[in-house]
Amino acid sequence: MQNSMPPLSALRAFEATARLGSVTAAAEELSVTHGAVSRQLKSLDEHFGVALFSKAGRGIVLTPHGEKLQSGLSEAFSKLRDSCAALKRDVEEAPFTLACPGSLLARWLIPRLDRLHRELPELKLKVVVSDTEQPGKQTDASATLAFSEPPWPADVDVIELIPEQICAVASPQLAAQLDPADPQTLFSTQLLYTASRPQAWPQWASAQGLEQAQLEAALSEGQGFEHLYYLMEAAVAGLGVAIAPTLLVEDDLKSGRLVAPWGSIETSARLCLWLPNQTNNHRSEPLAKWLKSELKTAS
Amino acid sequence: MQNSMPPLSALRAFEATARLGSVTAAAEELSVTHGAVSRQLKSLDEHFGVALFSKAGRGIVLTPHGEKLQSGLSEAFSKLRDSCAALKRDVEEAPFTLACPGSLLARWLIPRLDRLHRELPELKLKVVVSDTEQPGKQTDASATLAFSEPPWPADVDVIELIPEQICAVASPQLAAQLDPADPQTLFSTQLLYTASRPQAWPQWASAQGLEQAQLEAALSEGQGFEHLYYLMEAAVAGLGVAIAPTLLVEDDLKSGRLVAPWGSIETSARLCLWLPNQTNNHRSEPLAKWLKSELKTAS
DNA sequence: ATAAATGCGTGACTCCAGCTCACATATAGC
DNA sequence: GCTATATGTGAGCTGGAGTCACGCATTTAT
Repeated sequence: MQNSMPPLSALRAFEATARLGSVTAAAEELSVTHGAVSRQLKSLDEHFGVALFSKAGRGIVLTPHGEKLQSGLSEAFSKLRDSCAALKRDVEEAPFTLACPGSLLARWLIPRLDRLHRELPELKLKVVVSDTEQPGKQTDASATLAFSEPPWPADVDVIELIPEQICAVASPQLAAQLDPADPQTLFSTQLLYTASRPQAWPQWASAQGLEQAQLEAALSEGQGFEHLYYLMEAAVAGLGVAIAPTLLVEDDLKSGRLVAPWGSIETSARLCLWLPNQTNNHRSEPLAKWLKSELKTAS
Repeated sequence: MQNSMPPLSALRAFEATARLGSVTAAAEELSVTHGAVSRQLKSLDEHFGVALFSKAGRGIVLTPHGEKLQSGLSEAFSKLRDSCAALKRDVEEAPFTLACPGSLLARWLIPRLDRLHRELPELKLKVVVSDTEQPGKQTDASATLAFSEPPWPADVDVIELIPEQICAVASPQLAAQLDPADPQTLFSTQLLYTASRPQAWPQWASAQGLEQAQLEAALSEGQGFEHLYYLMEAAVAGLGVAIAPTLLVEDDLKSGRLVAPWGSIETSARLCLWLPNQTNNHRSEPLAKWLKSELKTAS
């Protein structure tokens, strides 16, 4: 039974040729040369031990045997195509769920969400707040957007978007008391930070050439917040100098609610798109591309 | 539409795996290793951008998407298999028509036809008298059995079975007047021959070292017959010495109706099986094999 | 008639999809 | 614990399937 099945590619070539009535046309449909199709047809003839086409003028026509085969195959192949198309449609019409930390969601993604929807409508994007520290483990999300540091686990796809930059920000009033040329003046204020990024201040300080001991002393008198939202409000209120990803405070810097006296520094972390399963790449690729271009124009 | 079709072999691997519920079992059915199937499944996952199987214990189960695809594919593939099987059955159940010259048919094939039918029943052999001089041109025959000389046209398959042998035969009474050691004594009798093989006597005479001029003189006084049947009857009746393929007079030699005083000589012709179309080889191959073995045991 | 265009078949060559092999990993049963 | 079963995967090899170029047959245009 099984050994009686000819190569499937030959059957496909036959079906296309029979349907179109031309080797050349079938070759075009299958994106190969007519020679390739011709060989496939010959191999089918040999497999079945009977001619399926005969020459007619400069073209070909089906023999009775060929017609019989065609009538069955065309049905089978159209069912095959339908099944694949149906699955593909199902997959593509399902919403693409992007998980994202609340701070990134609120301060960067949501302002761009409308344009994203308009420019990639076929994604049917839904966004959710990521509920775990491990970006790859979010099983109900198609992808996760997050800042994270290499190395990444081998069993997930991680697309690097841009390096993370962080900056120290303060209200304009407070900044007026600080020296843009001397980061040291920072220590005259209270240090503000989020609990989720304890390494931010040390990284910044080390990049600015500040003493580690002095920083630690200042940090112990500093103030931590649960969420970036509160941190920003505290900074705006002039409670002290906050450390935050530059990407998330750009709007505040532009509007003048906050200033960053000493500029930004780059960290070893990256803004990444995590793809938990190795699959649905063609849906995530346009998203990754969009994110990259969006991040490029913004900077 | 077309570019959305995944590789057919991957679909077949998926269908088998889904049907059997096991990669290993599918691999066995497809006569490949489980690794090969595993890769095909992975490529399908990537094509559709969705997992079609998920791990369950040490085996696998279909995901909802996988089940959906399977339900369509199993139908399509069974239709495909049915179509191919139906065609194959049609071809194999059609009678195999063997064309053959009347003399060969009557004096060699027919006596063996009963055994041939019994030993190759699936051939459903029919025999017809060939109606053309060109063995390959018999369009209504699946194959033609005939003596013929190389070279053969390039567009037909010709299977050589055995070299042709010819011999000069006479009735025992007439042969008593001839000298087995001296072919020359032949010329004391009338030469008998068939119109279809004018070159037989010259070939035989040349092999026996007889003079060409003497032969031609004798031939001009000889007697030609339309068919081998009449030639044989003339020889049996003692009208003269006939020249004929050894294969076709073996029974007469064995029974003593005729004798061949000077033995047989080999000619450049061959008993051949002509296959007009390059197809149905698997049906003609057993026949060719049978013919060869039959010819070997007979000699 | 002659020339050009169209369509199919095929020899020679190339290349990569798909296979095997071997090993890794994970689960089930003892 | 150990063993058997089942799937995943890196490395490497091979033959099937493709391309190219040409030949042949037929149709259409000049």
